[in-house]
Amino acid sequence: MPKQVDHRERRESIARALWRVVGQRGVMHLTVREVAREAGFSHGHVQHYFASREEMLSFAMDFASEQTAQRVGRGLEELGEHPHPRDVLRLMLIEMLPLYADARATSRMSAAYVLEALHDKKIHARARDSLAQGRSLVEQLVRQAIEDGYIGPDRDPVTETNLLLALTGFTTFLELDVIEPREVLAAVDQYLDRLFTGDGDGGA
Amino acid sequence: MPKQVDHRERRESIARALWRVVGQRGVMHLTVREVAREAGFSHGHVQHYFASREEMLSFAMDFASEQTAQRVGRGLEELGEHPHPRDVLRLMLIEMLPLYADARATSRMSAAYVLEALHDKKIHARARDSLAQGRSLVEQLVRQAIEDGYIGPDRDPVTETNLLLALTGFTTFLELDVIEPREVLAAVDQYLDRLFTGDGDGGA
DNA sequence: AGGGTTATAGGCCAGTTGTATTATGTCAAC
DNA sequence: GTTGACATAATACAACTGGCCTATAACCCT
Repeated sequence: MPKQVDHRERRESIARALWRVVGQRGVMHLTVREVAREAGFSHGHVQHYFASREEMLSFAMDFASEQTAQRVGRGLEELGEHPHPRDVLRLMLIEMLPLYADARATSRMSAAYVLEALHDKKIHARARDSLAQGRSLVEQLVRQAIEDGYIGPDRDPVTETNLLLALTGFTTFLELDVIEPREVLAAVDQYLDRLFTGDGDGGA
Repeated sequence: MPKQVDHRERRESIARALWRVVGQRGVMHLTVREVAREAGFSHGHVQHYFASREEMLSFAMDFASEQTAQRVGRGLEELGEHPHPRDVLRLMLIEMLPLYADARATSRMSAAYVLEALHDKKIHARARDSLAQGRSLVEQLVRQAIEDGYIGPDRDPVTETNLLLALTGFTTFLELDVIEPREVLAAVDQYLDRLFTGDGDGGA
């Protein structure tokens, strides 16, 4: 079974083209032909890699979540072996916000994802699972940080997790140029400063 | 010039149908015909009230912002003459979140609005202005609250305003059923509790 | 009562959509 | 070199799109 082309790679390049279309032309112009044009293929070619438009969409959405996770993963490696939980949370938040090209592309795709999830049960389930998983990761991090004395013991881990994630709400303001990236970073840092009052190794 | 039908009202009813289509069928199925069907009119009829699909969209979007503002306005009246700034901010935040039917409809329309703004300059400008105006309103409120001693004088009004608005990021988590309305309210209240440390009339 | 205006519905069109099908090119194994 | 699987492109097609135009009905004003 000779494979001259890496299917996965080809699908990813089509997915990236799809992101570009979403960001530059809008969800309404998200057609197979438009994506093919953006990717530089014939539309028949795209069909060879995706059985249907729906499948193409699904893949592009999942790929966006995946890429965001990977960016966070790479960032974590740079933080070294025992990173401060504050830095970990900061990294996660910043990678989820549309602050630079890569993050902007996946962020926009995520926004479209959520909008589609409103009426599509399958997409809703997948988006929900993905987001819930991310949320529980953050909650675990917060719990550990409390236990380790980085965060005050009076803080409720569930509420603090939710508040942290809510900060992704900066997305809208960034996209519409209402709040500058500089201000967003200042706000996030300010918030984290207030959350992390302890200096770790609490009481031990 | 005899008008047998209230044009404004008819346009609003079409706009509401459009909201329903966005929420129930998705942005991709947002067609003149689909909106007409949802509203119970012929597509020719819709064209009689909107010169183009674009105009219909614009109206529906503006109408959504308008309705949100009106809900806030009505809520403010219920708060009486000299409401606590904490209650005012709480009201604004809650009316912007998809916590109940009306707010959900306008919130979804807003989400579509932002997504469209990414590639449409006109929409971007209008959405930006609308959001910036809301933001400056909140900032004014925060500044006054600091001056009046409701909020600690060590807080930066710009950053605090931005953080407050970022809490609209709960939208995504609510829509995907990752965080319960109860938890969102708890988080918002917790946040406001921490913001409003003073008891007003500070030092006067 | 009649003339003019609007409300409403429906049909038409050229263009676009997603999908299915077909044709041609390309490579590996026998 | 022939065969078969795959890559790529092109075309065909029914459904649907937004915009335009027309027909009928309802209504207001004089």
